[in-house]
Amino acid sequence: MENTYIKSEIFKSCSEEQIKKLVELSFEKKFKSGSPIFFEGDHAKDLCLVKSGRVKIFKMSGEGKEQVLHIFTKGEPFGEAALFAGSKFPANAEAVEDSNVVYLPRENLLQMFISDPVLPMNIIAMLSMRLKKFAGLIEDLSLKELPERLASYIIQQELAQGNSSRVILEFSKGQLAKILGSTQESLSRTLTKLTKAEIIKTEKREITILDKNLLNDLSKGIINIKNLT
Amino acid sequence: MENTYIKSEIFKSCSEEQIKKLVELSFEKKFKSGSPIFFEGDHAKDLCLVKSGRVKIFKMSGEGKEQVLHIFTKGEPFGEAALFAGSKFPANAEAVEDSNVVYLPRENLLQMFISDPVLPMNIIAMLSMRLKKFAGLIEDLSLKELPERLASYIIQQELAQGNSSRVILEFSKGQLAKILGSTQESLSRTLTKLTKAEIIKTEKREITILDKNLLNDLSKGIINIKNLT
DNA sequence: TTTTTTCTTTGATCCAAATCAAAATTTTAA
DNA sequence: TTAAAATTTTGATTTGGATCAAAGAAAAAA
Repeated sequence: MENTYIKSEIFKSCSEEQIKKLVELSFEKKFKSGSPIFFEGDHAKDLCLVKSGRVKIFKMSGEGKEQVLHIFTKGEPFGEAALFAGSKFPANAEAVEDSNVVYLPRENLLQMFISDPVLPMNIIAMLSMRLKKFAGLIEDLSLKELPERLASYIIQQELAQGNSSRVILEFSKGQLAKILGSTQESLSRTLTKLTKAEIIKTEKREITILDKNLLNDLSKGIINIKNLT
Repeated sequence: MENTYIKSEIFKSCSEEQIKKLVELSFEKKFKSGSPIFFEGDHAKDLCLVKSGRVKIFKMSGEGKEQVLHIFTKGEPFGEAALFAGSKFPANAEAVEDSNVVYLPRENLLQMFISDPVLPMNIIAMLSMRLKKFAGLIEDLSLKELPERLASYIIQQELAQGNSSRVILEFSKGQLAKILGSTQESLSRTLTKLTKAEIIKTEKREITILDKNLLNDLSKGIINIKNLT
């Protein structure tokens, strides 16, 4: 089906007809990998939806340091907080691959709320999930050290990628560092430590988990990397 | 009026009658200062609302280090993310003063959604605001140093307290440190630095801003405390 | 008051991770 | 293939802020 990118949780309750109308009311833009989609502070007029590719939402410091908040893929809406709260985007968005983004004008979305009262509930559920995710990120940044965060990330990815003890990194290590709130160099060193402790094995973009128990303990802060090997 | 604690943004659209019904359906609990209201992972069955006092929402590490996510006061709902997303609280809640908390059962709230379709919109707006606030906290923790965060906090408080160049700290310095993602000792040292640079003056819980421009530049990372005096 | 408890500051030391710099590897393009 | 560009690793050094310990100040209780 053509509109599978609207697989998104928030529109799951919509009928074929509604989806069709939604598509008619929306418009689309293409972004080359690396190009900005919007900037922090920009005025939000539409709900954005990733039709294809991947979009990174991030904060940037004066010195150019970056913290990634989300990376969204096909079917996922983004920039909604701005749409429903202030109207200004609280962070920047950039395509990390060649991407197509669909825009649904705010007014049209609000109209849909009236005809489909479940829609707001879906939005609430989605925002709540995001809030939970952010709470986790805050916890990570404030209370955990890099090896712990990295271990969590690997475990989470392994689960997402089918529990095969193998993880293909979906981002460059530089990008991953920014997701984990760190730097390329520190991430590299930490990966080396995990490798030397024989917890994982890395080959280019592929990580193999050798000791899942240790990795798990590490991710929960039960053990510390420096007490190993 | 008796129910002023339901001044909250989310119920602003409700009629007197609805508020009355809401009060009937809810129940209340008292908490002594310092006592837990719920723990991370607890099952969320009700919407919580601060009737009086103050409630702190926080994450805690295995070593007992704490990061405050919010402090809520009279009229503010809390723990909603859990209610609408997973069902488990993503963080802990504790009374930081003697507090009364009102509980509105999930089912009753959902019922109200049907009779008052604006209510979900208010919830969406509130969740969006929280999301924005979290994005700011993530930015602070990841991209800013303590002097910068402290400067922002002082400026923001001064604004909230009436623009008089005077700020009365609403929390103990230990508590404030946890809000800023730091420790008592580091906060104390940073306050001393700002004082020595004659940017602020502190007396017990009162801070007087001496140089608003410098404080502002500091909060934006334009200048660095160590390049001063 | 005076005493006790709680909160805050200061000093000394330590550490995770950032930064700067350069080499090595991988990927992409020619 | 080879060359060029981008990414990653490794080394040396610095640093913001945490931690441990103890003294000092405020607030609360007796």
